[in-house]
This record gives sequence, C-alpha cells and structure tokens, in this order.
Amino acid sequence: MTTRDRLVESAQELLWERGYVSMSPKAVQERSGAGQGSMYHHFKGKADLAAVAIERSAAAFRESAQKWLDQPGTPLERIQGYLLRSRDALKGCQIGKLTQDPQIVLDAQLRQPLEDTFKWLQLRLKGLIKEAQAMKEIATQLDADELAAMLVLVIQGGYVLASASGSAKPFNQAIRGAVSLLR
Amino acid sequence: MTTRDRLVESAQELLWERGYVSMSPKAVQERSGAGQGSMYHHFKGKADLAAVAIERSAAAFRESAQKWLDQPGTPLERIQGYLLRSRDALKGCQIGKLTQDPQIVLDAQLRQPLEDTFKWLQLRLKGLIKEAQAMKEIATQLDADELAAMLVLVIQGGYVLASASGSAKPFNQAIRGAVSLLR
DNA sequence: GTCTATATTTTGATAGAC
DNA sequence: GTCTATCAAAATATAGAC
Repeated sequence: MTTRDRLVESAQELLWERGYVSMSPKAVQERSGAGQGSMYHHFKGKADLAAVAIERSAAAFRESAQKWLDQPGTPLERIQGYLLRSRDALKGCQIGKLTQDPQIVLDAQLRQPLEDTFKWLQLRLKGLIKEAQAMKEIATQLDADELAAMLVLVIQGGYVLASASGSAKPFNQAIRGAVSLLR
Repeated sequence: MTTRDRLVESAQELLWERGYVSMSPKAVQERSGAGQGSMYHHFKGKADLAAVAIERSAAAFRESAQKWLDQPGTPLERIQGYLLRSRDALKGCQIGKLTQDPQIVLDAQLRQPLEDTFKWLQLRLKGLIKEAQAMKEIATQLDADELAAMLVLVIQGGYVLASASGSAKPFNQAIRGAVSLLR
C-alpha cells in the first residue's frame, strides 16, 4: 500500500473510533507509520484528508450494502439478509456516527457524502420493496418510500440505543423488530 | 445564578452544540463569563464538569418528557403528544447525540446517565402503551416493551437522518410514521 | 470564591534537508 | 516523496495574589 493510502485508511479508522477532533495529524501519523510532515505533502491539511477518508468510507459502506442486497433470493429475502447481516453495534455505524459529530456536519464538504449515502441506501431499499410488493411478499398498501426510510432509521436508532446502554442487545432487538414489520 | 450554575449551563450548551472535545475550559470560561481558573475551584477538571452537566441535561430531558407524557388526555393521546412535540431536529437530541461521541461513551461515569435516561423513557412509554392497550386504543397483540423501544429508536434514528441530509424533513416524516404505527 | 499569571502538552501546520 | 526540525496557537491544569 502507498503512504497516501495508509494515511487515508488510518484517518478512516480514527474517524470511526474516535471522531473528527481526535483524528489529529499526530494520531494519523502514528497509526499510518508516515513521517510527521508527510500528511501535508499528500493533503492540504486535516480537513482535506478527512474529506477523502469520509468519501472512501461512504463508498465502502455502499459497496458492502450492495453486496448484501445483491445476494441470491427473493427481494424480501435480500432485504432481510441486509438487515440481519452481522454488525458491531457498539462500534457504531461508520457513516451514521459522523452525522452526530458537530465538527463534521458544519462542513458542507464533509457532510455531503453522508447525505448521498443514506439517499442511495433508501433508494436501493425502496426498489427492492417495490419488487417485493409486486410479488406480494410485502403488503402493497404500505408506502415503499416511507418503509425504506423507516428501515434505515431503525438501524441508526438501534446504534444510538446500543451505545447508550453499552450493549448490542437493543440493536439486535431493533433489527429483529424491523424484519418482523416486513412480514 | 451562581458562577457554578453558569459553568454547568455553559458546559451543557457546548456539549450539545459542539461535543465533548470542543467543550474546552477556555470555551466554558468565555461562555459563562467566569475567570480562567474558576472552573477548577468548583470542579476537579473538565471531565468532572462534564459529568455534572450531562446529569443535569439528562434530568432536564426526563422532566420535559414527563411534562408531555403527563398532559391531559387518553394514554394514546399523551404518547402522540410527546412524539409530535416540536423538536429542533438539526440541533440533534441533547442526550442521543452524546451516545455517538466516542470520548463520552468510553467513560463509564459519563455514559451512565445516558443509559438511565433511555431506560427511564422506555419504561414510561411502556406503561402508557399498556394503559392504552387496556383501553383498546392500541392493538393488544403488539408487545408493549418492543413497541416502546421502537418509538425511542425512531426518534433517535430520525435525528441521524436529519443531520445527514441537513434538513428536518426526514425527522418529521419519521415521527408521523411512528404515530401512524400506533393507530 | 474569583482573578491573573504561568506551565506543560497537544494541535495543526510549515520549512527545508535529503 | 519522505523525513526531521520547528512554530504559533490552543487545550488542560496549577499557583498564588486578592
């Protein structure tokens, strides 16, 4: 891996684990093994590195979701497969967590990939819900748009309750509740 | 108000607006109007002040929820009143936001009030749901415990989507969806 | 109890050697 | 492209005057 890639990867990890403020040049340097000034050769500064790291995390998030939603099976099975895929609830969502970081949301460039990612996920889920409704797997009187939003929101709310309680249990309950809603 | 109260209040505001790391002694001093060393007379340090501030925010959260849940009306009306009360979606939840702040969750003393608050809210909602079920206002086949958890989670997930999109719309949609779920 | 002065460490960034 | 040296400012905290 190139030094630039190691810098971005370290920034991604630090953003997820410790937030934007704690993603200091020093912390990035130590984790990546790059020299102190090396970050400033590849990036204009901390915010610039964070922007690249967030975009890469958002892309990874979408790729992972896509992988689960593209598994073989009926539309409803694929939605359920995505919802039930194992997640580390206490680590939080690599994207959702950033939306509650004030320093990130205040910077339009850092916030935009978060907005795009959730919009994308809702659109993908909506498409599958409509397919499932066409096959009578999901009740047709439910609004596909609203249902897709509700699924994303249950996952994100589940992370919040899990962090609050220091336990993955509320998250797993929420996911099972969401799955049962679909049936 | 005493200097100590102004310090705590400033800390509460800064935690909500900018997070734990940005709640620096200097920022607290400037907002509260207290002198530079004054914080250290009343508190052992930043973490100690934050602990008091978080407990006070948690108490305020519970008092406000209690007020809405205690309005006159049927149990279902009171739940709906709480859900529909106006909130500033883009400012985020003063408690839920803290659960996504890594520096806070890692400190058991700072996390505990967050856990207690959500547990308390779920318990209160569960009680009202059971009352509503006894009156046939809510379908009795729904599990009161799960439904209470789902309501808390929809609110918290709504804040996440609102922050991501920079708009209160997803939050308001989510709340309306949760209200319609109850009918 | 409150203030000013000060100290130490970290942050975010630059300069310039190699 | 990478490294070390260095810097100004901020974060966190203490000392001691008043």
